[in-house]
Amino acid sequence: MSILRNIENDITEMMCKLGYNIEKVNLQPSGRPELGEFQINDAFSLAKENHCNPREIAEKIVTELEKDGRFHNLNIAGAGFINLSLTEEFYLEALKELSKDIKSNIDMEPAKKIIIDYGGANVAKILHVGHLRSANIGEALKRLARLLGMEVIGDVHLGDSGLQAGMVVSEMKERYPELPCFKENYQGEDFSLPITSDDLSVIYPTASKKAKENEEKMEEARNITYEIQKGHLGYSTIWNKVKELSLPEIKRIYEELNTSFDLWEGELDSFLYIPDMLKYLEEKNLLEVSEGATIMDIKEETDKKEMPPIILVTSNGASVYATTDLATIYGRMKRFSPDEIWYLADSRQDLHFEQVFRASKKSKITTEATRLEFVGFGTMNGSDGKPFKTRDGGVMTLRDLISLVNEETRKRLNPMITDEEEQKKISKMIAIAALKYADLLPYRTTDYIFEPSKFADLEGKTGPYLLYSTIRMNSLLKKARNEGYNNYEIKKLKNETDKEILQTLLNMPRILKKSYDVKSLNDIAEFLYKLTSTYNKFYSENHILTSKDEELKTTWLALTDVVYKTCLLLLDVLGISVPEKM
RNA sequence: GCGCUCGUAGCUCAGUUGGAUAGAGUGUUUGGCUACGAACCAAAAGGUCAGGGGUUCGAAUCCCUUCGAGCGCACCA
Repeated sequence: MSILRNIENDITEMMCKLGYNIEKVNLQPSGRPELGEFQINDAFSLAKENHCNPREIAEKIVTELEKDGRFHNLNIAGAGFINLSLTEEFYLEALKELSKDIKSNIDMEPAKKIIIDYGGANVAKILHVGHLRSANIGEALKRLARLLGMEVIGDVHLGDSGLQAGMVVSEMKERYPELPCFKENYQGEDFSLPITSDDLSVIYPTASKKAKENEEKMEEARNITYEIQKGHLGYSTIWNKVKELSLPEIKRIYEELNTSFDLWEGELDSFLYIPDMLKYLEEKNLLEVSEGATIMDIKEETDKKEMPPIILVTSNGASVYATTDLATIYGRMKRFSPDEIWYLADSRQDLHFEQVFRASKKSKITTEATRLEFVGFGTMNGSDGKPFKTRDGGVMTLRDLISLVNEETRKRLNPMITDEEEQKKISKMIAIAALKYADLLPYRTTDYIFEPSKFADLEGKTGPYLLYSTIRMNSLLKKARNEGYNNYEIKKLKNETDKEILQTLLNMPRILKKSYDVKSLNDIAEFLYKLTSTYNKFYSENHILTSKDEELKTTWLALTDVVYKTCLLLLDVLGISVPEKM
């Protein structure tokens, strides 16, 4: 249990003994540091409940707290704000504990099995900036959940079915009608695709545009989609080849983003379960035919808004988005029986997921206890406030964005790094840090303005700042080791910025819990900045290695070590890796 | 029409289970490298929290309303 949680539990218990009904007291960093390091505001809510004066309650609490040797500077301000500070002895003990194991500063959550569905790469397209948030947030949530004790399965859930397939195959047929797979009597003989993965970024948009402008083309795309789903040999063969062509590039980009998946499955994998699922729904009498399509009504009596039915089979017999998503849940329940499934997608898909979840619960594909959660995130907008597009109407690819930032980080590299391979590797790592941190810093649901230059910022509250600071800490620790310092005796504090660092560290478990609860990484990103910037202030105020006071020196080295390890731990949660030098 | 999200410093964003004097980064102005890595540190200036009303000890946060922005509403994903 974390140090902070431990204190909170003690105070809560004490308050219960006083006769107050409180689940858990909230010991939070003070908003008025001149009055105390921490504050408790619970006297207000207790006063409301007990119909009495908050100050009276605060006084009773403070009288009890004064008996506890860990606290000092206890005072009541205003109508009932309790302020308190922790003693130096306490901070030294805390530092000792953190020194032993950095993970003692984490409060575990009740263990669960969670599937996180993120990434969502579309195999017909190259990864673009629209995929950045799903990858970054999903990966970080996966790591955070694991840190807090969850068993997590990450699934990329590729977009490898649906109309896009029909569109692309239709376009391929128009461009290369001589390919064997398009012949009437195709028997499955092998052939090679006459295109490269780069061509895919042209073929899909072209096909999509044609289909939108031409009803015949659209109809053809629908029919081909249906044929692929039914297993048409020629169409399936070429579609699989397109998929194979695009996958290596998709995997390469995810790898660069430190994003890894336990399952590389896609919509097509759910087809295995569609017949069973439809039969299951049929048996439950949940299906009906409307305008030629097979649908399921998911309205509820309490609905105040219109709720369209979910379409499971289109009028021409094909499966759609909702079909594969529901069948995927069906399959996941059978294979993994997870406690929770989280879906990371653009908030515009809110209604779709509500429909799928309703269908899943109504049909009891999932149990009462299974929690399905749509973890929506804001869209990336251009400076005009509308979803981001490049000047030619397309979207910037992730590859281009990464190399754009990479150019900037490369210019700033330490001239001591001369090996070209090393330069390449390190500048790429810094670029990824810049990109990921900038992306995780806004609250999850915030629509943010996509400005390529914003990701290329290397100063201030940025990924490179965190890397630089962390590397500098490590560099200091190495120097200390060279001087023979290996174990750091924890003896005393200067009680200035060094204490402030410890106060910040104590707050970490609260930050992790909140991030996990709201499924946003912005608090962790902010916390990392707060921790490193406080450390940097301390670093510039004190010259650690030449300190004449040996007791301060070794305590400070221990503190540096703890901050360094905490930075590594949290950067890793965000999916950011740290080079040795930069 | 119905619904969702939102409007905070010049710019980009935090802060929204109601708490004390609304915060950060950037930009602007200024100071700090012959000591551990200056991608750093320090300081100043910068606000009608879109407007109005309400709830209460207390509102950026909750409720109502006006204005403004983005998005979604069965056979795309």
